[in-house]
Amino acid sequence: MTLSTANARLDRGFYRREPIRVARSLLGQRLVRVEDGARRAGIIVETEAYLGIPDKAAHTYNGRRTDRNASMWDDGGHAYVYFTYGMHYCMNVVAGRAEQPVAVLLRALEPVEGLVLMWPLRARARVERDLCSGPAKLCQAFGIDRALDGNDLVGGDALFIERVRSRALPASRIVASPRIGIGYAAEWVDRPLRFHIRDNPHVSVT
DNA sequence: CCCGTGATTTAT
DNA sequence: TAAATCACGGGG
Repeated sequence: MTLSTANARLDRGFYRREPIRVARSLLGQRLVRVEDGARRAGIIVETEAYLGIPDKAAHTYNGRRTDRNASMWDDGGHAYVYFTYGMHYCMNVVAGRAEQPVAVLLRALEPVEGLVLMWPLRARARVERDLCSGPAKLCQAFGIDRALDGNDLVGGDALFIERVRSRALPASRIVASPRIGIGYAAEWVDRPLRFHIRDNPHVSVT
């Protein structure tokens, strides 16, 4: 028997679009990590779009291409995981097509499965809200590091995104605002490229 | 407010 | 080769 599309993953076509559309459409979908046969999952509640070569806040600004950001040049639907501040990982979903280095940073999740596996990885967390309310927090909680950089979210088994809703949330439920932590990006600082679900308590900053 | 921490990037 | 930077988190 077929349970229709209940646990269907987002397909390649979902990711091969403009990063702003991908960023908005990811809100409400479910990020899943499978490790040793166990699932951890969270609903995506906050994202940021990075527009690539012209975007002064993007790691690929001006066509920069290095070992670190190589996966951002991959086809849509891959993971770009980078290391920063000497201790933190952050995860992006690559958008667009190969050689088009645009991506969406996952900034916050509402954890919904496998929380028992997250608590020990988030030693300072006291309430559920502390588990995944930031880009490096969610990587800690989900055990995401450079080993998952370049992972194919469409065909891979360790990290992928399940379709919860077939349409993007209505605009009235999405708040757009400037991106966080990119004060160096000149005229790009104020562009409203951060998106979050209105009134969701798991968002990183309000 | 400040700091940890180290890879990456930029300046000399 | 050296210095500055950093899509952050935690503590005061």
